Amino acid sequence: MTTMTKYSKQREAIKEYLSQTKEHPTADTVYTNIRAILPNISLGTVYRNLNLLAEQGEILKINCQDGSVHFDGKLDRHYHFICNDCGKICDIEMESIDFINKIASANFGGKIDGHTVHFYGKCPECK
Amino acid sequence: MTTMTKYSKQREAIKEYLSQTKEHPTADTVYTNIRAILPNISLGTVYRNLNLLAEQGEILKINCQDGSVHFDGKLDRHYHFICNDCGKICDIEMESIDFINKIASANFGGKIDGHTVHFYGKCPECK
DNA sequence: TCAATAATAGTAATTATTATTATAAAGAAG
DNA sequence: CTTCTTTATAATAATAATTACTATTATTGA
Repeated sequence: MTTMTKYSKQREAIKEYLSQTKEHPTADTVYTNIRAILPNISLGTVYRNLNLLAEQGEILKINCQDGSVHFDGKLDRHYHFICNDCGKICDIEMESIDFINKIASANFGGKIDGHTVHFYGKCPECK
Repeated sequence: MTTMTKYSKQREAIKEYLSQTKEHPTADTVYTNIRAILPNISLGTVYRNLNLLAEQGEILKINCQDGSVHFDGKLDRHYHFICNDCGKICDIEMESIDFINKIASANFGGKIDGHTVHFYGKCPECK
C-alpha cells in the first residue's frame, strides 16, 4: 500500500514561498522566511517537506560544488550559475544542451538518462 | 609569508592510493584503505590532506548530486557518470564540451569561467 | 461525527567535517 | 651531527547540517 500525501499548510507555504522568490535559498533560509508566516514551524518540517517536494518534482534541489544545498521553485527548463566571488546562484536562460548526453554516450557502455551542469565565474554584480 | 608545505608519508600514501585506484572513494573509504598501510593515520589527517591536494590541483574533489563527496586521483581530462541504481561513479572518456560555456554566455551578464557536469543513468553493470 | 492515517513541533541522535592541542617529524642553518 | 623553526600528526573535542523519534494535532474519507 502506497502511502498517501495529505495537505498541510506548512508544505503549501514552503511551495508558495519558493515559487514566488527569485533567490535559491538553503533549507535554513526557507525556515527563516517561512517563520514570518508560520512562527511555530519546525526546522525538521522544512527539511521533510523540501525533500518531499523535490522527490515529487515540484521543486528542484541544487547541490553546489562547495557542498551547500539550495532549493529552486522555478520549474521551467533553465540552468544555474554560481558566482565564485559572492556565492550567489543565478538563473541562466539558454537553449537546451541535452545533446551532450549523446556525446557522452558515444564511448560509454551504460545508459545515460540525464545530466546536471552548473556554470561558474563572476556574476553580473561582481564583474 | 606564504606557508611552506612539508613532506609527509601520510599525504604521499593518500596520493599514491588515489593515483593507482580506478574507484572514486569517499574520505572515509580513503581512510579505511590507507590504514592497511599506515594503521595509525587519523581521519582528520585524511580530510586535511585530501583538501590540501584538491586545492593544489593534485586530485579532484567530486560533489555528487546526492550530497556525497568523492575523490579522484586521475588528472587527465575526463567526465563523470553516476549510476542511479548502484551509486557507483564511472569515468567517461569523451571529447571536451567546454564550448557549452559559450552557449551559456550568450544571454548572461556575468563572466563564465567554467562548469561542472555529471551524467546520470545506468552503469554498464546495472544495465 | 468518528476512525484511520499522515503531518507536525519539539527534541534527540546521527553523520560528515573541521578545530584544537600536545607531540613528532621535516627541513634549514650552524 | 645537533639545534632551531616550522609544519604535520594523532587523538579528541566541537560544529554544522540533516535525519530520526515521539507524543500530539490536523486531514480526509466513511
